[in-house]
Amino acid sequence: MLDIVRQDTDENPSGADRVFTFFRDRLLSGELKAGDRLLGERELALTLGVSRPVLREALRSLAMLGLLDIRHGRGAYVRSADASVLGQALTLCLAPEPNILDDVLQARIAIECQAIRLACLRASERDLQAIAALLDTLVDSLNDPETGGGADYAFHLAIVRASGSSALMKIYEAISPLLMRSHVERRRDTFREPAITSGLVEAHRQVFLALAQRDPDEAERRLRAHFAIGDELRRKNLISTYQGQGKAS
Amino acid sequence: MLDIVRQDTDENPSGADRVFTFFRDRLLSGELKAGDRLLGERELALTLGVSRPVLREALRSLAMLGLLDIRHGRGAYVRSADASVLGQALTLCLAPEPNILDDVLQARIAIECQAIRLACLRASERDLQAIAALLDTLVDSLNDPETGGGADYAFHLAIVRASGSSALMKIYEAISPLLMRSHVERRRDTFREPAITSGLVEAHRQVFLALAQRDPDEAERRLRAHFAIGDELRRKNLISTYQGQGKAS
DNA sequence: CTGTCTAAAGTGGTCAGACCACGGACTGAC
DNA sequence: GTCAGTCCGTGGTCTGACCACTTTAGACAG
Repeated sequence: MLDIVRQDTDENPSGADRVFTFFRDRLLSGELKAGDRLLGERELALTLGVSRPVLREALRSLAMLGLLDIRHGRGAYVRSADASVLGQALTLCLAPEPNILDDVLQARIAIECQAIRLACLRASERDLQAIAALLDTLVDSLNDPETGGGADYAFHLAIVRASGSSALMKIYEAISPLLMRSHVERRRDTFREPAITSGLVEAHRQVFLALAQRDPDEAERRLRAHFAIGDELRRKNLISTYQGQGKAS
Repeated sequence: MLDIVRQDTDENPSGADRVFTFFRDRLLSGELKAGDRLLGERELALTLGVSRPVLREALRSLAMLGLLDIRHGRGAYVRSADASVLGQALTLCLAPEPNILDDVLQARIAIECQAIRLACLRASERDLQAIAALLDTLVDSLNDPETGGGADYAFHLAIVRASGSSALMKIYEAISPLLMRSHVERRRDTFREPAITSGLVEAHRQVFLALAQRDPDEAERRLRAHFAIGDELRRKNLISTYQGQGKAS
């Protein structure tokens, strides 16, 4: 006997679902491009055979995904999805997890290590010069945690960019806002400690040299060593935090 | 003279935006949990002080992000965001790029190499036994591309799981549907070539041995060697494809 | 002719009320 | 106890009206 299974809601898509799919497909195929302006809601609803509130449901969903920019009084414009939608999705996925930042750091290490390997093979001379300039900026801003943190991030971002991989770049950009604080805070914690600062600078320099020599294994090794310095700092911070508590009690 | 700047729309959030934020914040904070059922639309709209279509705009947006499951006649239920929303976001981000699959493979390599390093440090004995069993399954299904492809994927997924990193796991799960075809197709291309098949099996075995010996550098090296076999296959396929065309013309 | 101001038109944002479609619970008949 | 029908609560959709913002066109003054 044939089992009568419940119809999945996808078999009878709602009006809003149909409109959403209509636009998403055209966005994915490139038929609709960033900057394109959609017809007005009233005309569009008529054309697509739905009521205006139903159309608005679909358009609002697309807007929340960063695919449309809806402007009051002006119209709805197509946007290209950027890394922020990916970052939002990642935040939503990881929200229930404890120690998100430490875990996201693992993803950052993963992306950067693969990126620097690819960069050793693919980076142009211009890429290398840009990264060298950012290394200089990093050195020049040792006494300014905000600028230094920004230069630190830019140095790493330029390496990922030099990989020539959009996937790696998008994921990195999605992750970075979550981790941006750590760049700046580490600078705040360390910029008055010359031994640590020079160690960090030297680590960055070694990373760049291995990249410039286009040695993937060495570049990854140096990059991992650079991250290990951060691990050491976090451990020392934990120790001093708990010793501080011991004294208080 | 004070320049009169245009008010950003974020300063005057629309009703739907406010409702969306209301729910997203409660989902992120854990105040709303998977399985929770929302009040009915009419009551909810009254409670939040918006009309029903406005509420529906917000709820629909949350549903499209995978955060709600709206059931006709039954109500709206909270879902926890899973990797599919991340995968959708990634697809949207990368849609304009050429050679998406090759590029996403780089992200896969990045994730797996970091994951296996972590797994060397963190995997339980149970993890290792599960991975060993999946290696056996992989070996046993050499003559069946579908099962073999699935076993291949499961082997790799178990390694990522053994890393104990949610971020790596979520990204890997987001990426995998895009790459699932390559697991199965490679099996189709190779399962009748014993030299290649035994090479693949040996590569997987070496990966597992390094992991069981908890040697992060060796495990990563073996894993990269395993991926290099895939590179070689893809290159040979390209050569034979173009040689085939040469004969036709 | 040019610049300014105002009104109208076009656009999105919202509301209220009515009706349709689905799912589940309850009741009555067999 | 089972089955069918009805009712209720829920989501899905539509229509029409009105509000808020932006742009355009026309009138008027210098």
